[in-house]
Amino acid sequence: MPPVSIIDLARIAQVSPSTVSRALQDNPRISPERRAEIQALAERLGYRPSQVARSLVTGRTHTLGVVASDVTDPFVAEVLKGVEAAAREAGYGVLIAMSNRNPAEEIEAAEILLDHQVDGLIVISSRAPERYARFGDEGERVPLVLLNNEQPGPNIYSVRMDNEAGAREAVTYLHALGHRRIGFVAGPEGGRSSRERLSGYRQGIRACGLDASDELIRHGAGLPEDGHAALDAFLRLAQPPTAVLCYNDLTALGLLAAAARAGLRVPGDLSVVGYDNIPLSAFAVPPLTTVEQPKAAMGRAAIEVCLAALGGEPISERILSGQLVLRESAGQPAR
Amino acid sequence: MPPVSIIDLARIAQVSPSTVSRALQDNPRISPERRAEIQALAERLGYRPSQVARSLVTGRTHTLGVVASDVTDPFVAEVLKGVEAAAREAGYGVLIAMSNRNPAEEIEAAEILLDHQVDGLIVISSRAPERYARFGDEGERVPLVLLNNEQPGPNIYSVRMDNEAGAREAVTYLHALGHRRIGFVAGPEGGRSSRERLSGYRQGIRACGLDASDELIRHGAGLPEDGHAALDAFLRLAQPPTAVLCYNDLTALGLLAAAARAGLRVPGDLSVVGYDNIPLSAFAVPPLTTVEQPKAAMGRAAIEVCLAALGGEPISERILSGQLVLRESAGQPAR
DNA sequence: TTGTAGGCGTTATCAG
DNA sequence: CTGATAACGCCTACAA
Repeated sequence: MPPVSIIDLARIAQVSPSTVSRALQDNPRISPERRAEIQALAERLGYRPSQVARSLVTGRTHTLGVVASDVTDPFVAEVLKGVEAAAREAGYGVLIAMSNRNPAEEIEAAEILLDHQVDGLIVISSRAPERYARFGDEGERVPLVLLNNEQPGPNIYSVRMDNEAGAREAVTYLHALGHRRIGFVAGPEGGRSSRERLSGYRQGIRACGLDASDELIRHGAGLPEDGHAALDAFLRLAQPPTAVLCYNDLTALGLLAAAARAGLRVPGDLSVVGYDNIPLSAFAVPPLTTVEQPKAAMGRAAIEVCLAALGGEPISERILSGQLVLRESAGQPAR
Repeated sequence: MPPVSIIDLARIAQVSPSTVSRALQDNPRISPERRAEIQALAERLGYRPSQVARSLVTGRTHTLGVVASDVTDPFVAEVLKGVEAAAREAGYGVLIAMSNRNPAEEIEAAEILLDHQVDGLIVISSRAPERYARFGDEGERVPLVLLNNEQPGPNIYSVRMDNEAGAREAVTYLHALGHRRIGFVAGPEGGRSSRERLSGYRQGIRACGLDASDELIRHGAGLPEDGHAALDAFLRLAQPPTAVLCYNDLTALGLLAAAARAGLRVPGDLSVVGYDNIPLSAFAVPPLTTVEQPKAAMGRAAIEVCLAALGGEPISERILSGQLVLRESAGQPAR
């Protein structure tokens, strides 16, 4: 049998469909008894409003879209978790699409979500922010919030981290520990956070008056294998770094594994610092010193900003900051 | 300005809305020229069909719901990735909701998704399969596919793994390596896969004629901290195990960290085997020997099963199997 | 081949 | 406070 509709209820309760509609949405223009009566009836018959029909008339689906590079990345997963929790609390569903770290797919994903009529779009770590320029001023009517990126434009918002400060702090910390040659393994070229962390690293190096030669900088894609490869490269240097800051924990974990394989003791022979503080970092061998990012909070913030825009009271921008969490992968250099 | 609708196109093209509708969906009952003309017009004006309106009449949203315990779990993330990819290829969107490993929230999540009118529901590692019994025979009309679990009922399908075989094989392998006391760290009590793996472990122990005392079995929730705690407990035993099989890689990674902290060499002093083969396991110290699960394939299979049901040609059930991947965390016992 | 009309389930406007 | 009535955007018999 088909689902029970508002019309069925109306017929049974001997009232008009509009009365039922009002009763169901606690509209004040209805008598308390009727309302109670109808709500009870609806409950009894297991009435479930058709979101689709509702959306058609209200123009809102109560669904938010999230495009993420890859849920398989622990950082992304944590952010998504925050997004989902906050969205649910606000009565929104979350439609998700992955870009597989690929700009073209990212746009495709966004379009798909838009086609599903999401009320707002959240893009985690976009690789192609410029592509969204047409939002607002031209085509799209939904608010867009860029997480870990930004792009000027009406109806485009962002929540970001102070990546430069984080990387700078990490370098300063290593310097204080006594390190003089500090390497950096950068992340994906297209990513803004990678750029910013690299920049923060450079600032730190300069501020501490350390060796800023480019041979201490390697590039990767933010995956464990990149950390692995980077260590190999570093070890081929005439004078390898005594400490390495990584774009993210995944890279750092890979580097840690490579160090173990190479027989290096961490932190004795090499100090390693990550970025993100993903859950597994606390259980690395040795536990990873890293720059915490309030991942779930970022996700929640994205929802807040999005809903604020939807509610007509846009929040210009939100910037959160992380902080170094000290564990055991970084220490004084052996000599 | 409001989005362009089928009616706008009709007005501009000087034809009726139905003609436009037909042209857009390649209906044969229309002249080729008209079709081309209208399609070009639609393209030019950037027409995007309203999924909502379409859904209202067709009764399908082209959206599938996924309830997952926690995207933050690497296993779940990998499965979700497969689900998303397959869904997208089939033209479906994916709405996600998390249960936070909590049966009550799981049901709530499922209801939310259903309220959003998903065409099908996929539940990853359900903790409350019985609760879905009412599906099909009573209330819900959407197909439900249980991943890593099962529940009899019309319109309920499942894709599963042969967990018993996997655990058995792992035990057999450890036995062949020379281990005689093999421990097991079980997963969440409510989970079916945990039950099955425990059962497989017991079968293996029995088949190899090994010590089957309960002190070799610990319980956890499938998180790193559980592995950590389990090792502590094992070490307090008069005769600790020389090898430990874990419910999943997360647990194994935690156990590995605890072993390192305790000064145990792996695999010399202790062999460790995980389950799932999450990406980071290859970069553990030492690299983790584990039972692979075809995670993305499981996700894809879930979509296949779901779409098949939707298409009226239900696939009864799909069972995949994993296989041991040998790395360095398991080896011969020192003595 | 094309057009007309009805309906999908709700909400909203406007009278009573 | 309540009831018609008209959208919302699209699909689909049924007519022409």
